[in-house]
Amino acid sequence: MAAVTSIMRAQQILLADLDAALRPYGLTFARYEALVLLAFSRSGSLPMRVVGERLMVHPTSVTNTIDRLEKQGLVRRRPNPADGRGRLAEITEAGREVVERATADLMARRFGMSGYRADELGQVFALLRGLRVTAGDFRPAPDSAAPPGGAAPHPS
Amino acid sequence: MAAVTSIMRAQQILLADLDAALRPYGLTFARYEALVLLAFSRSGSLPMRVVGERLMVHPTSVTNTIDRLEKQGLVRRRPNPADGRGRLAEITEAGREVVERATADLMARRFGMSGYRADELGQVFALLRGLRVTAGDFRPAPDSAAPPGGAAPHPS
DNA sequence: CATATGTCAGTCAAACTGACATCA
DNA sequence: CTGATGTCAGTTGGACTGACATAT
Repeated sequence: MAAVTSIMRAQQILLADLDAALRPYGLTFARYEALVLLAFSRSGSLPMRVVGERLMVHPTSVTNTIDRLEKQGLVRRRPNPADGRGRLAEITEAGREVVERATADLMARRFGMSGYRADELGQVFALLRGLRVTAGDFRPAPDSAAPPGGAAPHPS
Repeated sequence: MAAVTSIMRAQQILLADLDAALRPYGLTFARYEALVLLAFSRSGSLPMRVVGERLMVHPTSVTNTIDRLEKQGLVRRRPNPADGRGRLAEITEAGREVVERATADLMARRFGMSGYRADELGQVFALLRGLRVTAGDFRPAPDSAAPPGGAAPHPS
């Protein structure tokens, strides 16, 4: 139970710290994560569904998050040319500027973990990895470029 | 950043698991924690202020949590005989029964950490302790039995 | 046809701010 | 008097359910 309390409390401490740091940019950590995801994608845009998968959040939460970012002018929605049902969330130039400045700020304060050495950060990740694996976190996304029975290299 | 993501995600996974386990008892993890705190107190009751301190939550959140527990009949409020401003939150017999059953259930599923050995749980606690210390988590509560300038042993 | 995608309406539990009555 | 305690009203951001239009 102490370990569980530690995780709960650590998250609470970190989230408060990060949200406070992001407030000047008009962002919460949840919105910041979405923005980073889009900024690092090849085209600067991803289908809503993919955003939800990567961030491990409910489809309606994606709609809500992208709604807010869109009202702030940091993201825009476009139809998905590859799927008439879907839409793409695309980061705007303003979005790129904000996420760049916010990231510099967060990195300067080491994402709230300034008391930790690199090896300790590695230990945190390694220790919690088991929990995340059980929850399905590191499963590769179903690859639309590798259809069933397709030519995936060395499928084991 | 990976360590931060791990903590955020681990908390999300654990909370979903614990809340699901507690749903049959009509409890959330936040309310369960408050109930456990009262159940383990000497008199089965604590001032609202103390509940907030121990659970590290805002006074209005304590009011809200105790409100819900009171409506469920698991807690009742009494005036604090030692302080006319304050009120005590006291666990009821129904509250003790529920918390006992819920705890047995949670222990059976090892509070969502069933994939972990005892030493790993200790490592999680030890690793996250630094973050919590910085946030002030392990400061002893101001002791009303040791007034300022009093006979505290070896005050530094 | 069944299934997938995204949105909408609405609910829910929690965290918060500001104001306030009450009492130490 | 100041300061502590707890509540209230209201806001916010996020997670959710169920229903739905639309398209694969």
